[in-house]
Amino acid sequence: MNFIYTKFYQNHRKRQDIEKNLMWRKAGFYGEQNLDYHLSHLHDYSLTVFHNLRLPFRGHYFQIDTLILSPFFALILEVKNIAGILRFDPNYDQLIREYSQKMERFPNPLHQASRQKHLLNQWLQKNFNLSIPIEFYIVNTNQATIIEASPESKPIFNKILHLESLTEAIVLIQKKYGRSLITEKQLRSISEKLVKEHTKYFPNLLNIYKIPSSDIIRGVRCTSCLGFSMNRVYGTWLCPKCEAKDKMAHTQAILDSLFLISPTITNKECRDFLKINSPTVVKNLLQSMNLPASGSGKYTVYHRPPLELFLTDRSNF
DNA sequence: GCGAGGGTTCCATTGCTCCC
DNA sequence: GGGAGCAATGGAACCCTCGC
Repeated sequence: MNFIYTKFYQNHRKRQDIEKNLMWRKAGFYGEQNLDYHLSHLHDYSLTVFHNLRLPFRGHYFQIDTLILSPFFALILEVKNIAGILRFDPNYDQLIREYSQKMERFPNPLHQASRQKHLLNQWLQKNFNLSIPIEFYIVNTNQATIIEASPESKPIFNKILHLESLTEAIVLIQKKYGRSLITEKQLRSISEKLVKEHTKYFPNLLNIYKIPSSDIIRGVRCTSCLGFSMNRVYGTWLCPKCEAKDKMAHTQAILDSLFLISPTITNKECRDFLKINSPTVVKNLLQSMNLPASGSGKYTVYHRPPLELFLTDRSNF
């Protein structure tokens, strides 16, 4: 996710928004890593854990942070890594976060998890014609967070856990649903279907932030002085400012274009983006990256590679 | 300094669109 | 329909870098 952070001018009007969003995503990522660590201590091989599932259903998608599947039940975990004091306001059905003397409002995560439960249930019925008990929890992975709930919001409180309580909660659910409802074979079929239907989300970041593609800095960035003026000199990239060399400096720039501007790139578009005149040099660079390509001759188009080849991804099933 | 490997340059070819 | 123009690729020759 770091690439978007680097491609806008320091004083760009959207920079603050993007940095804030990046912080949220990082917090979420670290929270899920923390969750993984706790789940790894369960040592229960009847449980199958899925991360960041995104499933199509009736023309839309629904997303589940973590899904734990067993022959006895399914458990949805909505993972939050929010620092500060969290207050649940049942009157206005919202979550208030107090942090650094600032108040911030969030949508009620219980509604989100409850909706996921409903959709997962429908998905199971549609694909396998079966119904299993589905539980859900909101798991807060930030140890320093204080959760406050008034007496009337006790039902909400029961659905929110600190990470340390998660394994205990899972053991309680296992005891609650002691009877196996689906066979090992059915469980395997469901797991395979989940993996098959999982669709990665590639947001169009420029559309989301309403940034024209002309605002993206062109050129190849020097990894030493961070300038965008590296020149191609006999198989390597040379920075005219600090004289640093980097054979692979173009890779990040091409990926930036594929992930920020368009999922495809032509030889000409790549020349414009890298500020190179030679179509042959660009052809060699694009081919050396083993990017998926379609068309031939003048209509050769290079495509965005699978994200997992370049980023650490948690969606390993 | 030499040689191997790999990158660049140049040119021919291909395939498509546009215009007459 | 045919020629001109354009954009991209492939291949050959040349050139540069790097390791020994």
